[in-house]
Amino acid sequence: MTARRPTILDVAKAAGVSKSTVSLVVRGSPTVKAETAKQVRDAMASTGYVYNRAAANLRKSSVGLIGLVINDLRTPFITEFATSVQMTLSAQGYATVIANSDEDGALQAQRVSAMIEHGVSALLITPSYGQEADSFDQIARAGIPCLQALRQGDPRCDLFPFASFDYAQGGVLATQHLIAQGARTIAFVGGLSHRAVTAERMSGYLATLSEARRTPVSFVGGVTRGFGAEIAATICADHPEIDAVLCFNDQVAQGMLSGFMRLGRAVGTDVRIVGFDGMEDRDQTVPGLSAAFCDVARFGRDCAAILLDWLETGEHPSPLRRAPVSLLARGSSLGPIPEETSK
Amino acid sequence: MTARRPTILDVAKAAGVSKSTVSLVVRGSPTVKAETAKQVRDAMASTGYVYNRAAANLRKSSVGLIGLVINDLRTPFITEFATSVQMTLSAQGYATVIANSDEDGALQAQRVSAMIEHGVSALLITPSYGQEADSFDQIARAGIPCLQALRQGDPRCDLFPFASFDYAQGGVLATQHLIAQGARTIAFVGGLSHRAVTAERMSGYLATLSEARRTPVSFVGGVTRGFGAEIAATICADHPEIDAVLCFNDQVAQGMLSGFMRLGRAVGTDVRIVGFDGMEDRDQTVPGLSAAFCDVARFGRDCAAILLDWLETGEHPSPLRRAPVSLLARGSSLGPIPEETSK
DNA sequence: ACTACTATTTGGAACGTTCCTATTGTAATC
DNA sequence: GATTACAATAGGAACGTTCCAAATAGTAGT
Repeated sequence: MTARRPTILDVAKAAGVSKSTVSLVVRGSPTVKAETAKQVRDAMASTGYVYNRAAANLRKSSVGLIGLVINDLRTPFITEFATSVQMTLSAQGYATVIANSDEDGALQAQRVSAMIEHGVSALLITPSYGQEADSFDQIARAGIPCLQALRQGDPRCDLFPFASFDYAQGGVLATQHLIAQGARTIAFVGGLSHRAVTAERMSGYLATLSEARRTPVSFVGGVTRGFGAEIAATICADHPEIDAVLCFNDQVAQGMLSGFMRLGRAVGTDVRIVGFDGMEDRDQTVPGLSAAFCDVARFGRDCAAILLDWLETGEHPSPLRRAPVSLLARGSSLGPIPEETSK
Repeated sequence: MTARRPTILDVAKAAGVSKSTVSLVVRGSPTVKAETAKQVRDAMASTGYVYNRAAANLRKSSVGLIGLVINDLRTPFITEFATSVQMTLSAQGYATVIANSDEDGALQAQRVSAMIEHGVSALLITPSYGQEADSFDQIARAGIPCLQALRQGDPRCDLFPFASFDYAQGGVLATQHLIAQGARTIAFVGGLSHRAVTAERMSGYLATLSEARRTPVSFVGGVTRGFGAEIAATICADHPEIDAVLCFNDQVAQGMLSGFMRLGRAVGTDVRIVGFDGMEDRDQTVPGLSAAFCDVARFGRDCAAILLDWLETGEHPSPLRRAPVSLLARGSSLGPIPEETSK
C-alpha cells in the first residue's frame, strides 16, 4: 500500500538496461531491438510498473486528450451528441474526457479549469447558462482550440467558433408542413423565453406564419412532457380553434400527444403535432411522432472533425456552422392515423 | 501560439517574490501576507499564468480526482446514475472525470488505463461486457479503490466490491402485485438471456410464480420499445390468455403499452403492465406506467459515499451491497384506467 | 585489420511543481 | 541593546518522464 510505485528506473534496473531504453519501449519506438524490448516488457510486468502520465506530460507538449464539457448528462439529445463526439475522437486516436457542468456556470468554470490544468489539447463545450464568462476567459488564456456546440456561451467567435443546427429552418419546414396538411390555427408550445434556442426555433414558425398571414399563438414556459400535457389541457379547454402544434422539443410533443389522447382529441386528425429533435423512438408512440429532425449523431461527428482539423492544421475554422434540420412526417401530423400494417 | 506558457517562476519574477511564495499563493496558504498574495495574483493575471497540474501531480501523491467509467452514455438509467455520482463527489470537493466505454471491453481497458495514468485516486465503474479482465488487472496493479456498480465485471470481490439493486426482490414485489391485482397468466418480457441483470430480474418473477403454482412464460431477446411492441403483437395473436406482463425495463414496458393500445387491448383492464427501473415520466403515458422502482439517484449518492469512505478511511467496504427496489403502482396495473370516463 | 557506416543504447539536462530546510524581518521580552 | 520568538519568505532538492547529443556495438566494404 505504502510502497512506492515502481518507476522507469526500477524497470531499467530489473531489465538490465538504461532508463532511456525503457522509455523508448514504453512509447513503442521501433529503434529498440525486439529482444531487448521483450526483456523490458517482462521487467515491467514483474515489477508492476504503472506509466506515469503526469511526469510524461511535463516534458511533452501535446497529450492527445480532448475535453468535452456538457451542460446536462440527462438530456438524451446531449448524451447522444457526447457519444458521437467521443466515438469519433476515439477513432482518430484521441482520448475524450467528459465533464458535466449540470447547467451550473460556476461548476462549468471549475471543470474547464481542471481540464486545462490537466493539459487537454482542445475543448468542446455545450455551455451552461449563467456566469460562463470565466470559463471562456480561462480558455482564451490557455490558448487552446475550443468549439462551442449547440449553445453559444461566449460571443467572441473569432476565438470560439460556434456550431449548431439551423433551428430556424427547422421551424420553417415544420410550420410549412402543418400548413400543407391543412392546419388552420397553429400554436407553438414549449421552450423557455430567455433562451436563444427557443427564439431560434420559434422564429422560423413566426416567419412562416407571418408570410401565410396567420396569427401566431405561443405557450412558452417549459420543456418537459409534463408541460406538454398541461398545455394540451389548456388548449382543449380554452383554445378549441387550435388544430396544430409545433412543439419546442420531442418531450413536450409527447406530453401533448398523451394529453390530447387522454382528453379524447384524436391526434393526427383533430389536432396535428410536430416535435423537434427527432430523438425519441418515433414509431413507438401511437400515432408516430412527426418532428423537425436534428441529426445529432452526425452533428457530433462534424464537431469532432472541426476540432481535430483545427488542432492538426492550426487553421481557425469558420466562426459559425449551422447543420441542416429536416422534416420527418409521421402519423401525428398526417391526416388519419395510418395503419401500421402498411409497412 | 509558440510562446512558452508562463510558469510560477515567471510569476515570481513579475511579482518580485520567490517561486515558493507563488506556490503558496496558488494553493491558498494562509501563511502568506495578504498584501503579498495580492501582488502575486496580479502578476498571475498579467502574465497569463496557467497552473500546470501535471507538474504538481509529480510531487503530490493524491489528486482528488475520481474516475467514472460507464458502459453507455445513452441509457437514461446510466446517465442518471452518473449525474448523481458526479454531483455527490463534486459536493465533497472531488472532481469527477467521466469516460464512456460504449459497451466495448477494449475501449474500457483503454479508458481505465488513461485514468490510472492520469492519477485518479479511485474508480467507479459500470463494467461493459466483453474482455474486461484487462481493466481489472490494471486497476489491481495500480492498487486504487474501485467499486463496481450495477454490473459485475470482475468477481474478485475482495478487491472490487460490487453494488447493485436487489433486482430479484423487485421481481418478487412486481409479480406479487400483479397476482394481487387478479392477474392469472403473467408473462415476463424483455432482457437478454446471457446477462446477469436479466436473470436476476426474472428470478424474483419465477420464484413468486412457482410459489403461487403458476406457469411462467417469458419472451427474452430485446430491451427496447420496439421489442416490447413486437411482443405485444405476438401476445395478442398467439397468447390471448396472458393478462399481465412484467417487463425487463421501462422501455420494453412502454413499447408494450403502445403496442397493446394500438391493437385495441385496454391496458390496466384487459392486460396489466409493470415496468422495471421507474425512470420514465410515469404519469405522462396513458395510463401511467407501474414499475419496480430503482431509486438510481439515491443509489448514485450511496456509491459515491462508499467510494469516498473507502478512500478516506482506507477500510475496504463490504463486498456486496444491494439497494432495495420498491413498487410504484400506477394505472397500467391497477384495474380500470384512471382519469378516463368509462364508456 | 581498418574505416565508414548504421543500428542500438546511454547518461545527463530539462519540464514546473511541491516539500523541506533555511533565512530574513519584525516585534516582544528581558 | 541584545535576545528570543514568530511570521513571512527564499532556495535547493526531489518527482518520473522525455529529449538530446553522444557513446557503443555491429556490419560491410576496402
